[in-house]
Amino acid sequence: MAHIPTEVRRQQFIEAAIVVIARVGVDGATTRRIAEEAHAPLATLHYCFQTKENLLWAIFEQLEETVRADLEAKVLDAKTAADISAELLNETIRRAASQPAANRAQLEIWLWAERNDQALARRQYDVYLDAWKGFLRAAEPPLPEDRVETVARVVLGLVDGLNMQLITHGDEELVLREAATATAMLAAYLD
Amino acid sequence: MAHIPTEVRRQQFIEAAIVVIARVGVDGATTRRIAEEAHAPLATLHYCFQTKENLLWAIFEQLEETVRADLEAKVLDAKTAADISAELLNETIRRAASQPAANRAQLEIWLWAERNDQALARRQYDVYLDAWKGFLRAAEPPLPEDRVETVARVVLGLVDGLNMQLITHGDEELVLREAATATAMLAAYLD
Amino acid sequence: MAHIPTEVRRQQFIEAAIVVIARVGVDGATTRRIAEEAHAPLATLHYCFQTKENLLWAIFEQLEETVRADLEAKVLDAKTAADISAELLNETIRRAASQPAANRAQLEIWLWAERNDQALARRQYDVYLDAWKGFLRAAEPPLPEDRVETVARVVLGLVDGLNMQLITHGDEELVLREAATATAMLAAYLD
Amino acid sequence: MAHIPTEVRRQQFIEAAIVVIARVGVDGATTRRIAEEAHAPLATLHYCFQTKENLLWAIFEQLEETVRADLEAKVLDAKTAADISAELLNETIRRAASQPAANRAQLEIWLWAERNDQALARRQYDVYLDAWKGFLRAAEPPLPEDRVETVARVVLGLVDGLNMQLITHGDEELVLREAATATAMLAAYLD
DNA sequence: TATGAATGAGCCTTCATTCAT
DNA sequence: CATGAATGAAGGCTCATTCAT
Repeated sequence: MAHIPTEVRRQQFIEAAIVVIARVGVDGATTRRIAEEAHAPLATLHYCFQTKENLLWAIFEQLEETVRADLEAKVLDAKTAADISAELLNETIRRAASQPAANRAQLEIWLWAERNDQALARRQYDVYLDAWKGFLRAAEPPLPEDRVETVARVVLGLVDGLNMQLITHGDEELVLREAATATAMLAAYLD
Repeated sequence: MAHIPTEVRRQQFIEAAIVVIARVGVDGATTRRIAEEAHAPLATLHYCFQTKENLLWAIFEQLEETVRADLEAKVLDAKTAADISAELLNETIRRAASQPAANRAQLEIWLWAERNDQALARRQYDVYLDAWKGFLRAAEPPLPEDRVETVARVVLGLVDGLNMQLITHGDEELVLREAATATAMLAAYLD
Repeated sequence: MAHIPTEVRRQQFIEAAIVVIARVGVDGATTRRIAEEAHAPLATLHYCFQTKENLLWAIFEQLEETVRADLEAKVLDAKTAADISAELLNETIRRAASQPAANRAQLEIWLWAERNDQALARRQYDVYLDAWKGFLRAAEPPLPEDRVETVARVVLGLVDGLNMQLITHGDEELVLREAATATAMLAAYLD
Repeated sequence: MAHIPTEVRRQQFIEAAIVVIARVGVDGATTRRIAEEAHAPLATLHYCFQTKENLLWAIFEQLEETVRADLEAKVLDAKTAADISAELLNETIRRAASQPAANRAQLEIWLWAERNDQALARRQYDVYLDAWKGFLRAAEPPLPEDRVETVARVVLGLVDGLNMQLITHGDEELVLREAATATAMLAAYLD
């Protein structure tokens, strides 16, 4: 067998697992199926992660990390809070649509995490929320702090809801149109 | 022992299954656990539903039916589209918060259905969407038809997203506050 | 419900069971399937026979009884032992070919009986053997008694073996041709 | 525990299964019982064969293979067709009598196979028939080809029929005596 | 280190049978 | 008498995990 660094192996399993989970859910994603998707022996999966739960948390963290990195790398040209919200909304939907497996897997795993370690699941939610709030605080003219929190939450809720519609219909255009409507609402409200 | 009409028995199993699914998910809800929760022998569950899948679809339909019945029974005093939207948003959140098990189970089952019969899952989504559109069409002054669709979708998305926050935090007050913010957005937009 | 005499009901179940057993074997013939084939409620089957075992023995006896009745009703024109054997051989094959379900069910049930009550299974075998010997004893010129037994056994073995070929191939013509060959052997031997 | 090559393990299960099937039939031979007879955990059986059906076909093939190997290894001293038939008949009966479990299991499995894949069951029958015909063709003086087929079939039928008597009575001597009678018939016929 | 082999626990389902009406 | 309802026992199979090499 070609020697493959463990870290690379882990990554392969994570990616395979995301694909499988998107297809058959967290519980349907048996270690066998994941190993098969990764073209690796079953025992190797346990050699790398010990337990399925470990693998799931690794996926959970990786998905979170990826989104966070994306968010942090983002430089917004937009200035008003409405523009910022609009840009975040649109980009998030586009991102989700371009990576359907990861998108769906994230929902499945979030639900699983919510059942197995509620605190961690909330923490993940807060990571996004905090990033969102950070962007809104950079708005010009500035948004009063007491509105930053609530606007961020509503926008995040909107993202999740539209994402579910994306999962259901897979129709990116339709959802982007709704995002535009939502954006208009935000603009009307924030002005 | 006690002879009970099959229909009653079925209902008992459905209710037990909702509780179990809310706790451990669709796959974690084994027929054994469901039967135990229903204080009934395992074989009786299969006597009533034959397969676990049948039971799940029965739950799926029942949850849909319940929501639909509630919607149809609703008489709105509100007149403007913004008022209507606000009322629907608030009541839906309140409803979800007052029946956390059913609320969560519905999300789990929806995800399961989405994997097992996409068409049916979409149909369910459309049932809600249609009801929503029906309410909006009764608005005074009337909402242009081309906006009914998109507003309904955005509001529905908002409901789903806020519902996820409700599931995550279980904090009804918080979510209702966000619903109020969302309502204000709608009002600003629709005026 | 139309009142049906128990004896008639029993007969319906027996006939249904023969059909089902021929199709799926003794163990595959569940009481449910048999009841369904008989267009009767499952509980009625147990009302008539108490247990599945009882039903099987009833079938066993009925099949034996039918064959015995046929044998007893038979009047042979043939005179020599060879002619008698030939006639018995041919008629038995024809009979088996004309009632494939009963024929096959009899083999299945014989095997089952052989496992569950060897003595009874042997007794059945002896019933046929005795009938066969009776016919051979009527031969003219008479067959020495010490050859009656062995000829009867060989012919009976021949019947069983050819019957298995009939079950395998379902080709009556082919098997009848072999029966003719076997008949020629007997004739050559007995002369 | 002890690491054993899978092929060896498979063989152990096959042998255990033959014993169990001979005792309780194909359907009575549950995977649990077979595993117990093989002194192995149930899961190991499924690790080796995946399904019970696979195991049954493996047994089917193995029994066929064993018989075929025996037949192919056979060197007949006999010269006339009658002698050849006699030798085959006797040896087959002796073989069956010396391995009662395998003999009975083969009948049970043949019946099962006949229900589950008729074509395969027939093929097995033909394997024996062809071997038989091969031997008869080596007879000296040669048997006309048109009689090879029919004689082979009749002898094979005789074998099956006598085998059933062996299963019923377990009396090897008795059956061998009948084989002798049958042999005499063949001799009388073929001369 | 990697991985084929092995397994205890548990899942869904079905069966013959009995109960209650 | 007749039957829908109910069930303990068991069956085939799969799973995450561990063992042995």
